[in-house]
Amino acid sequence: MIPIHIDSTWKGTSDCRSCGIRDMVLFADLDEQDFAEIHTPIDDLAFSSGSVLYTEGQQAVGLFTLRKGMVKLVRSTADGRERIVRVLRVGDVIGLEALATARYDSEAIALMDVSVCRIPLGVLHHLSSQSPRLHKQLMQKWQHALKDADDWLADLNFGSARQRVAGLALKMRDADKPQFTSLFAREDMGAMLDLKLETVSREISALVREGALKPCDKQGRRYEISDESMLSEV
Amino acid sequence: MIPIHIDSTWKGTSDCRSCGIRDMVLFADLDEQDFAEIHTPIDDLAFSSGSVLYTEGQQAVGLFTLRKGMVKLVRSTADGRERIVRVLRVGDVIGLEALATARYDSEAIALMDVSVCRIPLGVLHHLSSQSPRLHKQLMQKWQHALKDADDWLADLNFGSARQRVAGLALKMRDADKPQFTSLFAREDMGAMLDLKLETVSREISALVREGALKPCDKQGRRYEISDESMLSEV
DNA sequence: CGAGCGCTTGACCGGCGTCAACACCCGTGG
DNA sequence: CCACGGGTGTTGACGCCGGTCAAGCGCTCG
Repeated sequence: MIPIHIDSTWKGTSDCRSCGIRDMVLFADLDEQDFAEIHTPIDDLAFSSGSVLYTEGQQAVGLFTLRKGMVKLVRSTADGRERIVRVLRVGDVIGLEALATARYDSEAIALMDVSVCRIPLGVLHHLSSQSPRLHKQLMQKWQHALKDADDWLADLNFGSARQRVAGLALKMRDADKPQFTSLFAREDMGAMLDLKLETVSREISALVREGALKPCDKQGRRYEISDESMLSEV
Repeated sequence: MIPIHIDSTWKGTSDCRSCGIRDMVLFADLDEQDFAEIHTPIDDLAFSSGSVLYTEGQQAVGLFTLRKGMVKLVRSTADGRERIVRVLRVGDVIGLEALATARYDSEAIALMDVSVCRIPLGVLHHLSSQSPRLHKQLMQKWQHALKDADDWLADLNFGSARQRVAGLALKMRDADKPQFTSLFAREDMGAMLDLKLETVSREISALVREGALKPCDKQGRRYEISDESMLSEV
């Protein structure tokens, strides 16, 4: 197993008004009056690949907005194996459930070097009662999280190994460069798709051999989608 | 395939103040002042087994609270098969996502005769800005729905056929009589667990043969759990 | 340059899917 | 009241996909 690092680095406090991805995030619609209601600083944090943002059941101080990188949400199953329920990408909120229970329902681990901003629970509780704009954004984020969860179940955990791997490759396409896609360590992919790592490896090799994917690096992380239709029909 | 009935019966309007399951539902914490803000009647509806509450993508007029019975949430997958993402039970909210988008993200079908009350979107939009008590309940419901979705993925769609069937039997235990559990048509169970109906049937038969379950009816719907530990370890 | 980790590939086997026959329940109609 | 038929659950035989075990390779980093 990979050793657990909990090394986060404080990178300063955020000025949300000038956030580069503000149109994607919780504070998208806030106005000056709303910002004036934020009395606690919002920290900008960095986590290195493999480090744990929080663990299952841990007391929560805030939730996170993912600014760079990807994060996996992990549940430990009854028989001790680890199951990845979904992976979050830039703009997603990490740990929404803390708003309701002040605890996290799963474990969040950085899949690469990530940067996040951490919004204290108090800020959100205060603002969501004051600002209908934030209130609406919160609904959107809840709805998106729930739909995402159902998508992972319906799209990626159904059908043959080939279908699952192809589905994951399609889901993980870059937002800006849709001909490229990011995959993960084979063991992680197995935990996402309920397959063994050898099976994942075999299916990827087959997709490359048949011309659906083309590897961009030597670690098996980045691929170019050379035949999209081959992936989507399977 | 089962023919689609859309026969709902109007059973009157609800007086939420005297609701029998009020402590489980959205309106749990409301006070007189809150109730006074409800200007649209809340309808009490009945759906017969197999009928559709709403379809995927349909324009929403409201969301539902399940008062009696069970409802399955169905997604149609890319290749046209139907996938059941979870089943909702008494006290659960059906169609929460409509609050954010005014559309439903999946199809909801009654697994037996059910009764629900339908709360218009307008009532909730109005109340959630007025009442911090409802606001808090809404958060709880969102969090519960998300956790439920993750649970279905992590607990029931992982591991051997035996583990999945045993897990479903445990999850579907009666709230009041925990030694009894409700199962479903074998094809539905297959769509929940990503198994073929023959495999489901075989595993249930095996669990009965080995003494973990005891059938209570002749249709294979109700079982008594005679050895809980046998189900939970597997 | 060597050690170690992760990815790939092969051989084999078992669990689950497939196809098919049969049993049982129940509603329908004679 | 019983005969019939369709729908659903069960069971069996068989084959294939994916799991298991194991060896080998290549990248990366010390």
